[in-house]
Amino acid sequence: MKSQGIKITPQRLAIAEVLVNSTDHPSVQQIHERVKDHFPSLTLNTIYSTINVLVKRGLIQELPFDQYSRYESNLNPHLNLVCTVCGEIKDSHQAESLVRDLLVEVKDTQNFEIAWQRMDLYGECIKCMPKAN
Amino acid sequence: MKSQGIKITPQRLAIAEVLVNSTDHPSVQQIHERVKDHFPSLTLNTIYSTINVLVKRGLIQELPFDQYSRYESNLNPHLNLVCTVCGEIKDSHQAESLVRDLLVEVKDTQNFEIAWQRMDLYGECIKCMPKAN
DNA sequence: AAATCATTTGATAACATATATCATTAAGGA
DNA sequence: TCCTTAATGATATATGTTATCAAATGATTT
Repeated sequence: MKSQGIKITPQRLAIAEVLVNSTDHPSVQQIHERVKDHFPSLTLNTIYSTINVLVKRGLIQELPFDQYSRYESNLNPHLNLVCTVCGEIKDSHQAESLVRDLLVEVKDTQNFEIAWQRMDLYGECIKCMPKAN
Repeated sequence: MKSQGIKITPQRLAIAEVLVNSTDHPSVQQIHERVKDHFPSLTLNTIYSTINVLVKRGLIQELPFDQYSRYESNLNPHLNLVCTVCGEIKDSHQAESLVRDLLVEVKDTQNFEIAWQRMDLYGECIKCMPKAN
């Protein structure tokens, strides 16, 4: 999988596993928390370094936010649903065909070659909505 | 215009003018450069403070990027075309109807209340494309 | 399997964007 | 014009991220 030029180490495997198995777009801090049980010596430095390699090779996507970046391994065009109350981020695959239509239209009509995209919808998720009675 | 609760000062007016009249999504540093001719004493501190007020009132949008944030006053749903070569960011109004369709579909089918959105397309703008002969 | 080479790891330090504090100054309503 | 409240700007602080570099580890060759 990452045998395309990236040296494999146990640390890197652990970091990559967290990224692949997480759907909540973890931050560097969160990755660290999920890895340090198995690698108590693993520092943030190593996570930053590994993530930079993965981002540069296009294997994961970085999503810069207000305070810090979050990361995801889902590279298919999709929408990120970002709850501004609880901070949770979930992928939406609902409108995928419309997303594709959008990208095709831009490709055809704009003088712009799309390499990748980031589409965030900010608002309130169902869990944070005031309950109606 | 901003007489909805925000104290007006010459510095704030100058900053707001830059934001309204710029289409290139300026950073704090860029805003400073464009303002300090008329306000040599105006510091980055004031720009950060003013921008925070405007963002909190929903009058401008913050776009966090890798290194630093950029800002725009266009609050209508649209696509940002971000050139990864020259760094230029331009709004695309081409696919606006498709963007609206997308938002409507999510509103109807997802359990998510959209407040605002950010849609970035990353790639190469026409000026940075290798010329074909 | 051992040795070599290159790269990663992790500790420390450095950077940069952004924020906090606070005295002085200015805005805006009475 | 006075007065209250808030903004400005100087300084210091916080925090996410990157740079440096010796020691350790992974991959490759002999």
